[in-house]
Amino acid sequence: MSIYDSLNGPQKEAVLTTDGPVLILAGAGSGKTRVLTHRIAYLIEELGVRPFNILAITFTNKAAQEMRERVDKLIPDAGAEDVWVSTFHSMCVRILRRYIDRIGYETGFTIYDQDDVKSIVKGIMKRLDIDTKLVNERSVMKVISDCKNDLISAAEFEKEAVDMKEKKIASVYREYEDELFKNNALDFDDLLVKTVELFDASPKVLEYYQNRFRYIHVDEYQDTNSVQFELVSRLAAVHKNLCVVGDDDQSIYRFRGADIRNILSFEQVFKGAKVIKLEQNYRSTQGILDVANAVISHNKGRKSKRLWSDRQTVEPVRFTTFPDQKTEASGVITEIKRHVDTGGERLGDTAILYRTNAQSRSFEEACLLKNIPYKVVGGVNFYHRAEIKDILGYLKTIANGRDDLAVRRIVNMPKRGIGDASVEKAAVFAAENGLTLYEALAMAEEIPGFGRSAGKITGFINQIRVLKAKSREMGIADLIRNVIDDVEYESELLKLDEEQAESKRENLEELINKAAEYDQKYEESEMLPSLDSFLEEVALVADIDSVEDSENRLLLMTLHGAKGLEFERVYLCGMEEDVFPSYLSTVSGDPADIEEERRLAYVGITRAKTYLTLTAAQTRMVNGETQFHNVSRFVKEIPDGMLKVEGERRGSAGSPFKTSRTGSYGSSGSFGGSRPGIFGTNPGFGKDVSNLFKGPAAGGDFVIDYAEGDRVSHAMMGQGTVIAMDGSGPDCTVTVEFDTRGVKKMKAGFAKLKKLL
DNA sequence: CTTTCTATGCTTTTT
DNA sequence: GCATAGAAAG
Repeated sequence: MSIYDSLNGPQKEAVLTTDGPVLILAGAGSGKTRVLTHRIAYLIEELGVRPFNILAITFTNKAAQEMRERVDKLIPDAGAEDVWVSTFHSMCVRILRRYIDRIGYETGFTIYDQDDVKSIVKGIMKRLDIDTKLVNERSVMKVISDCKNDLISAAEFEKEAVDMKEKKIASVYREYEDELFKNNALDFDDLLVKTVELFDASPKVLEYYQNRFRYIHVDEYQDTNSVQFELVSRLAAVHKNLCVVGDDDQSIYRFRGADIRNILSFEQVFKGAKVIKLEQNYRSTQGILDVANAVISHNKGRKSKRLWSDRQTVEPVRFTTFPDQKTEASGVITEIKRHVDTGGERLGDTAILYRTNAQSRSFEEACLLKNIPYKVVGGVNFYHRAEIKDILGYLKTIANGRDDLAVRRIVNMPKRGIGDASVEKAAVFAAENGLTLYEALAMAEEIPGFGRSAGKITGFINQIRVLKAKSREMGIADLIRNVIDDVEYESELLKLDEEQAESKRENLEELINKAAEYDQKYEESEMLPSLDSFLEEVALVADIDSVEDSENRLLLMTLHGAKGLEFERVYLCGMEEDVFPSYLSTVSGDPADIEEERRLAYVGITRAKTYLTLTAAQTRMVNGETQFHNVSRFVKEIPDGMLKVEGERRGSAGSPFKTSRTGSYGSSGSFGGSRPGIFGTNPGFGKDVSNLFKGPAAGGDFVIDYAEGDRVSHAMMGQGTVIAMDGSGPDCTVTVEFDTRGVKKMKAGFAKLKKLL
């Protein structure tokens, strides 16, 4: 009896096919993690491959850790801890820390997070005098990030820039690259880009890793982007033992540059690739899978597959409507409480999933009201919270004063009377003399022109020096306590209202706990833990990484956060048009956006093992105004017999939710139709609907000012040329050949095309 | 230099 | 509805 006997046919084949490129199309819940762990075990145990010759790339640190543990359990004492299991990002950091000097950076580079990037971009736009009302920094950041994910350099982008706006963005991009290089800093995308650059610049380094990683595994392959593809192709070029696992139906990171073509064209790119499909689902009941299949079948261009399960349906999938988001939340929480109190269910086996983080709030409030312990995953990442970043800023400055952004952040936090003017003066001096900001501040006494600030700056520098000395004789947890005490951080908290201050104190306490855990790892070796490596670890953690299975709390998270997880009982909430699918995806006019939303729905549905409930609210507060929503098209795509509809009956006289079908979403025939309990598809009821109604008739002042052959621009798709127009008015079907996204057809009323002169 | 007031714009989704 | 940014006042 071997450990491989428990695998089904295709799973076994996937484990045993070790040489050459392999694509494992693994449907949701089909045991892909099992396959990967068994495959790695097989390589080590049966084929005698040395563990450090194996690479496995996962999507999150949590998944990496779990995989390592599971392999170790399968084959104890086989050295499984030497297998490289990590995310793309941490793998790249590891490589770059060793070799980035080959491309001109120092190996002690700092990693900038989104906030850092934002303040850099902001500074540059101010310097270049670019009006942020014309181009906001968020969209500039997006363009830069998109470029990097497609390996488009600043110079290349500049060459391609056509209009004023793009030229301006190009100049920001160029400045941005210069500044990061000058600061010896990399942003998140750079971690991947620079690794590719390194490989191209230094064949020796590439060769080393090619030889080292004889067997390469990539999980969640459907969500890889171009850089990641380039990275993987280079690494696998010699041994060609590349095993990728993914599911095109679960690709949900297109907005981040993920290219579904990576998985769809794998067989063409890697010649002779073996394709193995895993279609038996071991997670969900057949009833849940039927619903998942029904929804996802509305997407085009997918690899054909149909998940099945031999788990019998315990309870049909339910759909419940509520008057508003508050009753939705309390209704769901009450029901969960009942299942725990009288049904003997574990709270930790239930999850509430929603489209946007903002939706967590009403559920949190309901939990507090009913005394349900919960954990919100995501939202503002723990390490991105202001108070945490403040303390980390101190730690970075203590570790080395090289990170100017960190110094800027803390120099007047808490308030020390060192204002922007003084900091700018020091920054100019630093730039002129090739110093870091910290070094310049340390010389404040010798630089004329600081006036009264000089003494305050010296006070700050001395505080850092004292802490620096302390850092050499205590662990990180103690150091953090000292930072908080010495700089009197508490004085900042006292300015806030008690509730906020308390939550910040709790966060700081949690940071100390995390540091203490880290300290403990070093205790056995009787070494002081390195501040640098602590900061490094902290820079790359995702929120999901910190979820402990043992905690037994109700989990609240976005659909994106739920990827790769499973729960006995799942509530998929906010199933409303313009919430899910999101407003932006419905107005963009790009059908691919809706398809991505639908895949997200598929991911959500397939998280449930036994019980699944979909809920919707008829009205919801969005941006401070009450909006009326129709039931999500994804609910309507589920055939009548598969769904148990609950909640208030609509359609009674006087109700604004009369069942009335207007087919406002185009090809009306495909939408489920009216059935009791589902409010109609007519968007034109109640107040505040004017801004919800995106249909062609909105406003009545619709004008098309472009014609065939004209250059136009689209909010999401960029620029293109109109190649055909069919019909007139808002219903006119416009065919546009976009410069970067190919030919698309869209309704003029939806597309909001702008004519370019 | 800091605090307070007012305007604005904003929400997808995240390693 | 809230958080943030910038202006105005202290």
